[in-house]
Amino acid sequence: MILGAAKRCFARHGYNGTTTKSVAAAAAISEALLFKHFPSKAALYAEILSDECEADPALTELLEREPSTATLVELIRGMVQHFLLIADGPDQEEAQRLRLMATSHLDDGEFARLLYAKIETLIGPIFVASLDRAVAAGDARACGSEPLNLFWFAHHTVMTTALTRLPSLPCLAYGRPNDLERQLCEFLLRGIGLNDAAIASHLGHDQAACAGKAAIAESV
Amino acid sequence: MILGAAKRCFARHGYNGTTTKSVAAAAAISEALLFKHFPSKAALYAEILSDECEADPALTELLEREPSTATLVELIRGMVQHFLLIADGPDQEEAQRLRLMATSHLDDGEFARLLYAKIETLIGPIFVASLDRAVAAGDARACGSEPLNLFWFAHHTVMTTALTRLPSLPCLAYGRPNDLERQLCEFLLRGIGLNDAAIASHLGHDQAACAGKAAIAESV
DNA sequence: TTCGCGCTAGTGAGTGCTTACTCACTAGCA
DNA sequence: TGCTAGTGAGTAAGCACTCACTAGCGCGAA
Repeated sequence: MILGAAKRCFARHGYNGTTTKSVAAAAAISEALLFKHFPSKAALYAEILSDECEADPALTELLEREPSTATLVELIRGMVQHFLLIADGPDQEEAQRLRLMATSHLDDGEFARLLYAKIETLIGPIFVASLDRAVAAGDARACGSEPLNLFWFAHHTVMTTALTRLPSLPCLAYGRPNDLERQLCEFLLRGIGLNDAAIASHLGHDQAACAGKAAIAESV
Repeated sequence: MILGAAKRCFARHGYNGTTTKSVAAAAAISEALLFKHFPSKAALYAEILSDECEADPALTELLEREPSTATLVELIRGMVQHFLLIADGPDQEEAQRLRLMATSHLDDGEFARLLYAKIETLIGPIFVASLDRAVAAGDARACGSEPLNLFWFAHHTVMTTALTRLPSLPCLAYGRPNDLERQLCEFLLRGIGLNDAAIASHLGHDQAACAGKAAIAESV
């Protein structure tokens, strides 16, 4: 409860922009009680960050569904859908997680290092394996790039694109036709090295699922 | 002088993390004098942001060298080199500009909107034109994506990759072989839709220039 | 049932420090 | 003399954090 309120505050205003008074007010308790639960503002922030790092649903969701056999397309589309759904979805609290991650990167280099190491450890091998499999199947060409770099390029693109979609940061329209998800997927998959044919066949034949998810996001 | 010092402070600590006292100290003047020059801290910040938005060297540099005839490869490699050189280069003040842009995006949505609109207006048409030319020349296939979206995907990737290269935010090694620049360029160009052959011919034949620039950055 | 007891959850009213910002004042120059 | 550049010493508000204190609950003893 307190953690949730604090998370919202920190996400919206950053560490220095958040006051303990405002956190207490958001959690509907007194400031004194806040300091009974957490020894300091910094400790509260640290707990939120480690919590955030621990329970990133993007990670867990991706890892839960048959991680080691996921295809490259599934993996990338999973990432894209997840982040865009968060940003565009109606759950503001969830959406603020993106901002929290972004602000904390800039507030606290140590946290960023931790989070990135975790992401790389958990998803990196899966990505590399799926890329290997795609190359072996002739779906992708082995370009001379470090596979992990390709992963990070993709991650950066998805993350930042999602960030600019937040209602609190509405700086891009991305053109009118709202198939941003497909365009982003294709951009990433092409960049990674997947063949046009493979992209079309894998991404095309379940376009319906894509559209369905988007519709859900819009209708809620 | 004052603006430079203030810019450095805001970049490093964000708006709320920066005190007028620290700005005054960095500019080697008294706090009182600071308030003779600028009516308030917020006004100082606003002036810095508009200044920053006005004089973005990434923009001006790109626009200065024969803008309307730049090829897609030149444009993308210009962006990549520019941002990576800033981030990896020895000029910390310059490097902090990246952080300033990133923090201000999160501090102030209005600034972000302004900056993004400006970037889109200035570089967007050039990008679209060069993409059109590449398609016409058979170097790129017209994929069903909004050209401006492709531009923004590329911009996001470059920007965030450069951010994670800052010494103050050293969370990624990007593998050992330090040809990140080439890998990033290829990723983006493939993503945008350029053919492998075109990439190889355009990017390959002046690899020397690339290596030269990187060497300069390292040697300084 | 009633009492006292310890314990947790909770608070209002502070404390000392920092913040953005002001003001009365001086130095030096045309 | 007037004017600009500059300052030390404030001020009121806001900050993280503390402290003395209360309310209420479970529980064993009388």
